[in-house]
Amino acid sequence: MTIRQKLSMDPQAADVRTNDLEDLVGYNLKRAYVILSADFKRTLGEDGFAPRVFSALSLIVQYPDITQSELARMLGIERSGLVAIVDQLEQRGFVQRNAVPGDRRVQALMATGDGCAAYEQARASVEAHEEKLLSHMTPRDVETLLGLLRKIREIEE
Amino acid sequence: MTIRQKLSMDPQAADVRTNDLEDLVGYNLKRAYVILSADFKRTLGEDGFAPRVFSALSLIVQYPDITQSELARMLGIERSGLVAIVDQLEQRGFVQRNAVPGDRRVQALMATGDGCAAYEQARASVEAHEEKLLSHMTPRDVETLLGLLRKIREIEE
DNA sequence: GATAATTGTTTACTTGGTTAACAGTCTGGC
DNA sequence: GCCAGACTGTTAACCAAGTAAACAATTATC
Repeated sequence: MTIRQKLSMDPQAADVRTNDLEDLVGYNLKRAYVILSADFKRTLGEDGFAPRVFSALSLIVQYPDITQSELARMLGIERSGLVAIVDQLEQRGFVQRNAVPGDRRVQALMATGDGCAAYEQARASVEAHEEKLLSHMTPRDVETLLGLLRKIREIEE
Repeated sequence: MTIRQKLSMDPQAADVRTNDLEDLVGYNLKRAYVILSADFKRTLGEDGFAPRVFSALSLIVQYPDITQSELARMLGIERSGLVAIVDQLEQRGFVQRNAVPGDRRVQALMATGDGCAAYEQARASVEAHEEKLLSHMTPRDVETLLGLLRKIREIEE
């Protein structure tokens, strides 16, 4: 078998989906996430929110006066990593840091009116992006997928 | 409602799984992937392969003489990003770059005997890590999940 | 033969995280 | 009341994993 014949086991061919990696959940999660994430960024555009910023704003809107520690825990990231995100949202006028009576270490995060409006708009865009991107799947499939992903996430608790 | 009463809508409470983010596929994919990835790294340990290196070795073993461009395409990454990965595998004696007769630009990647052995060991570890991590899910659930993730990945083609 | 495309590499850069350390603050046990 | 330990948000440094651009060499196409 020459080198050219070996390459005729063309890794780009249709049954490329039979290698070991195709049976690994982690690998497939990563590849699927890359697709969703790239389209998210494309949809929201340059001036829009990065996924992690959108997530943070989402929770700040839904949990008024959430603290940074709580938010970091909910998002599954380190507190230090949240600083730049909150700075960004604060600088854009979407979030304010408020002192908390009774505990001078803590700041409560509150979305501004502009922040809520921006969030609603972004949320609609994000939902539309997912709906369109996944339109080749049935709503039932999407629900099943979410359920299974949540099942994985039970490990977090 | 005081600030303390607001915070009694405890974001850490059991029904935290009802916010907007919980219905987004992208967000859940990311969170699930972080879990799988962290456990992968824990399982293979410091001297083991990072997920992306494991993935590359996997395909090199299964597609002997694959070129770097083909490999990059299959993994969904840029050619330049693959150089460091292949360098690492080559340096550890797991992979060799071979000239291809007839096309002097191309190098065919071939796993060495050591590389194949290391891969088989790692593959077994990876499979065991997933089996254990996902043991709270039925095999059918895992199969369904893989199917749905593959459905998402159809977008890639 | 000229031009466009491809290959693998190098370099610079970006993004999204983690870690460690810190000052300030709070908590709980003695 | 005191104090050690824990917590808060921040800063700076670092890391991993990727992308983009440029390039020399090579191949493909007209």
